[in-house]
Amino acid sequence: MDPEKQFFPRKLPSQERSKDTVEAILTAAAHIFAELGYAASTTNKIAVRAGVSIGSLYQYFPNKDAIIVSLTERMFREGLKMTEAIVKDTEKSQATFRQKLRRFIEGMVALHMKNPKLHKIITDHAPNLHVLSDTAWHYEKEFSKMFTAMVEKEPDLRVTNLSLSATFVMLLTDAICHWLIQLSLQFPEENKDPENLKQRQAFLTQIIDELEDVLFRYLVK
Amino acid sequence: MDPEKQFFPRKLPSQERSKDTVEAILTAAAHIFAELGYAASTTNKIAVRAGVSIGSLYQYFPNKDAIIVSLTERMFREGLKMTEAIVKDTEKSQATFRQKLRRFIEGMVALHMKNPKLHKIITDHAPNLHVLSDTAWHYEKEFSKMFTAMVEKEPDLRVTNLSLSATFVMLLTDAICHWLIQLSLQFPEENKDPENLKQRQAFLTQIIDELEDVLFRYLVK
DNA sequence: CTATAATGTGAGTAATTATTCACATTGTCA
DNA sequence: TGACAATGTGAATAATTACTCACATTATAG
Repeated sequence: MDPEKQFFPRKLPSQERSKDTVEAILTAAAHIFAELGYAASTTNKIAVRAGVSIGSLYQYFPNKDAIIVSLTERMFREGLKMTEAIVKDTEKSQATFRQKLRRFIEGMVALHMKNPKLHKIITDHAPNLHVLSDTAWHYEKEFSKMFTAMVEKEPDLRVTNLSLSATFVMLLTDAICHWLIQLSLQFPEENKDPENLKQRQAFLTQIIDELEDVLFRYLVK
Repeated sequence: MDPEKQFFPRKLPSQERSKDTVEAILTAAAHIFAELGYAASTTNKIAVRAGVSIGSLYQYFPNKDAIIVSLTERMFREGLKMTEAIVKDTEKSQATFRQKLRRFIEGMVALHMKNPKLHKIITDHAPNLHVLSDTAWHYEKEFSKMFTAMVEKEPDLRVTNLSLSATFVMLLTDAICHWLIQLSLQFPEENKDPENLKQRQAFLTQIIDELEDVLFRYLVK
């Protein structure tokens, strides 16, 4: 088989019911991956969870990798949409640069926290999936564009290589988000004790404050 | 089997030849993991590469995870040693804070670049290996101590929560290092063209400069 | 209505891999 | 030196998992 093809869907669904099938497979895969991790997830388990026969799964996906590639592309698209929304939103408002930055960070954290387990599995595996490098490259470029648009008119800007700065901001924000995910998985919300929840929120705010400091002082004079 | 035990060596080697065996297994595993990735590496391949029978391997390691756990602990120890050396070294010298910081970053980058592929595999898998959380926690604490020692007497210090700052510095530095690793694997040195090497070095310097900026402005007034 | 294309099924097969265990070799120590 | 412990061996087995294919069902177009 063409080694490049092995990571992509075998055929695209045309009828409604087959679209449902593919959707069910992806949804089930997201759950199974999040529950069991990538290694322990099997195509058979995914098919069972999706309420679909294993044969159907192989009609659309040649293997497990192709499934996580689809999920990853989907995640990239969602991330881009959300970033776009945040940047558009801050553009319209009369927010200060610091406030814009704050909203941006909060949006990123929220995006990462949406489905921490799956997000973690995907970001762990994406770099190993060579076929995704184009997608990732495209995503980074788009992100860089939006970030530049948000930042370039700022009068007190200190950094000059905005493309590099965009990369740094993304990398640093990602790192903190992944650390937060790691913590949230290590210490899951075991109860709904309001005191506990308050503490968690306070901690999260502290971390976001700190990151805001890092980025703000990095970017402006 | 006690589920906690399954990640640790079954027995420790006492005679010289068995120490050699364990050493050969770990060395071979490091190579195999780096060449094939974790998923594609098998205990049999590791045993063959080590020039040791598969039975011997299972005398000391109950499974593949136990091997990567050993390698990870080893990497943690090396990292700690190197950090210690750097901090000790900067303490003696009359370097400015910025110079100390610079040496620290350069040391970290060098540490990560030592065996990029293996390093990447280990840092990808370590978070999934729950048994390592104690080791990681211990490492973080030690790192934090050393960082605090290096930083606390600085008169212009801006940050006050030094423990949190230490975590941030480690996370941010790690993030940039992992990105550099990713790049170095994506664009391997295909030739020894001195022009090419010069460009790579210049790029690396640019990144280190940028990270130095980020951390310096974060830490001091 | 009917021919045919699209989709769905899941038992069965092939391939891979982890792991054991009965036995061989080597070291240690009294 | 001999007895016992430590270590080494690898064919054989067990378990897992990916993936196929012959056939059934459902949709669609003419």
